[in-house]
Amino acid sequence: MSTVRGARERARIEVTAAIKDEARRRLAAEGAAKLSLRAVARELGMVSSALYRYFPSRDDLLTALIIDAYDSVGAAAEAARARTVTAPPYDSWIAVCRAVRDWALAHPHEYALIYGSPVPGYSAPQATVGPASRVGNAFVSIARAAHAGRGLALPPLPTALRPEAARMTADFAEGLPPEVTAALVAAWAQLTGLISFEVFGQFNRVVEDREAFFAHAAAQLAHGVGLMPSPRADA
Amino acid sequence: MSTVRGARERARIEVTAAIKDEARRRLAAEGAAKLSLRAVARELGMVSSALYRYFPSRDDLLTALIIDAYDSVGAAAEAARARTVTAPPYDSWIAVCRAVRDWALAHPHEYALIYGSPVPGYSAPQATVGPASRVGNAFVSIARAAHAGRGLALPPLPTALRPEAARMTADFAEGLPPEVTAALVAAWAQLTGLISFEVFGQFNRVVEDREAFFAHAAAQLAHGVGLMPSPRADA
DNA sequence: GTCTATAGGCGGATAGAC
DNA sequence: GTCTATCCGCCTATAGAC
Repeated sequence: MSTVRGARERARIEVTAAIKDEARRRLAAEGAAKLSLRAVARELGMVSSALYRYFPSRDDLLTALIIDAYDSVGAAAEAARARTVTAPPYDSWIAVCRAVRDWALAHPHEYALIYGSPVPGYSAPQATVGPASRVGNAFVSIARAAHAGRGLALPPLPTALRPEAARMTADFAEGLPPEVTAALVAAWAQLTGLISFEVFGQFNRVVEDREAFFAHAAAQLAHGVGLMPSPRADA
Repeated sequence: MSTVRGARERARIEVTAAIKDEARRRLAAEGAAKLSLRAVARELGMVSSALYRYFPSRDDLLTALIIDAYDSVGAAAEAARARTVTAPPYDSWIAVCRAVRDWALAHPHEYALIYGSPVPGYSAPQATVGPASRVGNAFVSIARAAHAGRGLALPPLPTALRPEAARMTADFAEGLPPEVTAALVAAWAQLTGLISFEVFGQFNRVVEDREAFFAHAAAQLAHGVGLMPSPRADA
């Protein structure tokens, strides 16, 4: 009997995965706003009502896709960070930036789902906030390492931003200098600006050599958080 | 008879404006992907087939909204630039950044339409590229003024980016040093990253004092393109 | 320019049989 | 868990009368 239940659970997991895979294809074809359980079911050769046994509503399916996307880009960022823990923080920074960009270019529709326009009428539940913070935490990890090493030299904050920077530091970057926390959050937002322009087509007829451009921009972002390249870098 | 035609043309212009206004309300409620001529017609007390006399298809209506949005944010940026042509370039930079942000916060759905995820199945026609470049041109104007004045001191570009930066300069920033052109494009993408995080809700539970944070980030962006604040600035 | 009517689709969600 | 059947809504687009 435990075998039976085991088989049932395995089947459920497989069908759930198949539904999400097909839903990701629908996401690419029609966008998140038009994601429909019916279309997924049709493509899968099922009947729409059967899907309600796996996802109680369209929004629950969307939530699952959003969490998967955050976990996917988060894992890519964490892997890049892990590969470079012993490298100079500057190199680790560049590696994580590239990992996020590479993930976005490989999964443009999932990127749009989490960093593009919000889906009208959908409000993300609490369950997404953990996965959503993984990429940011990778950057915090780099800043901590740099701070523990030769340090991060950044100009003092304007007085107006000091209380807010202190609060942010206490909330998710305990131990970092507040000006580093503020610079980190800004750099993270700016990085997605660069990636969004590339993924969403805003660079069409503007930037052709995206590789060279991104490399330079990521280096500038590193500079903005106080990270300096190793001496033997390209001029 | 010219009076009759004049009256007809006036009526046509008024109805067209009413359709676009209602469409913008639908955009806010349902998003661009679900914008429908029928819903607009219903809300206006018309019948859907009547709208086809004004916009031959749903995509043509969308194109009109996109062009209006680019023109609207472009006009806001140009006005901020015009107000500050005689001010130090650094101050003008901050003013234009704020103008774009203020516009985005006042028109979040139009902002999403032009800088958010692309609408699946829709491809923007050539007619949008002129209006789309107005904001960028305001930034180029500031850089030109600074370059003509005490200059913009930026480190040399990595060799890999030099040909691309030269091409970009020739295409839309003739006369600027190539490293300034590259920095300008990057800053523009990064600015929309900051604004998107705020408008799209990515700063929820992360950044509370958005005003102070944006002021600091815009100043950092100015620094990134080589603009320095006037001596009497806040530390 | 606006109307009715129509063709030929799409969707979410549920009830009840098997 | 999957099926059929069903309710009730939505959409683009066109034809043809007025």
